[in-house]
Amino acid sequence: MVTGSNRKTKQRDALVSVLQRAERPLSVAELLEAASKRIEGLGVATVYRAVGALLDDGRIDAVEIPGEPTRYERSDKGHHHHFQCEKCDRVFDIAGCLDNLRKLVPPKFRVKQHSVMLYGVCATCSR
Amino acid sequence: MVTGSNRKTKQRDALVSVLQRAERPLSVAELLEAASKRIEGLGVATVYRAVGALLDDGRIDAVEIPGEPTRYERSDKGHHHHFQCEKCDRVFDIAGCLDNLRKLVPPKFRVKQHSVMLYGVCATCSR
DNA sequence: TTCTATTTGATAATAAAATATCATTATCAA
DNA sequence: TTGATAATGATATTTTATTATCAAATAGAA
Repeated sequence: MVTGSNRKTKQRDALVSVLQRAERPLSVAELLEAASKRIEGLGVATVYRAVGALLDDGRIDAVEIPGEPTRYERSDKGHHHHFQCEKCDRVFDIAGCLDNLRKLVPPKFRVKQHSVMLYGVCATCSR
Repeated sequence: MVTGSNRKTKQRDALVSVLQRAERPLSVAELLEAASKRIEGLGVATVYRAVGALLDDGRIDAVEIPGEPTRYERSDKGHHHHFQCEKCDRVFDIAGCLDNLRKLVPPKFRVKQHSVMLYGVCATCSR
């Protein structure tokens, strides 16, 4: 597979920058909104393309939640999980993990990965 | 909201029975296949309708996994989580739970519910 | 048994995220 | 600066689960 030449563009720069600075996983809509503040007229297709390329490169990971648009986050954050606020719909990182998950599984079952999602109300929406 | 009279039909009986006996959450496709063995010519629409009614009545719960069709299971099984096999795609119940999940969350965040998904290879597909 | 409203099954329609298309614009090597 | 071609933006299309539609079949009260 021959990867395209990957030219440097202001829209890609902006999107990478937004993802780098983000303190939580962002959806395409959030990404579009944030990057649009710097790039006027930025289109959704461009966001999807940039996200696709970054996923391929392994620079970002997808955070998938049932019934929700996929969020994306830097892949260098290390193992962690997520919390979604039922008020503002934002997804937050949760540091740490319970490693004893494997103990829950019946014998002969091989666990390769897992995901933990917490739902509730975030600090901002609690006040 | 006035609930329709709810007549007794063989297709509903069959679907309820399949869900009662099921040892794991079933998708609409799995439900259709299983119940079709008893009801010839059973249609998907009927399965969706029965599932919708049972959800409304609180007799079954939805098990949602990103990128997967929803599965359904009896609601009387008590708190537990799920495991999906990457080979056969089937979803299994996992008894028990790690209650210390709340500890992971930053202060001011209120956790109302959570879900744990394990992914790997099931006992059958491991051999 | 009859009659009518409910249920069924086939299929069309919807919804929502993601992908494809294509004319226009912009990058960057020469 | 030029020119080939990759990237962009607007929009059409696809995908896949679910819901709506409607004629035909069925349940069940009278």
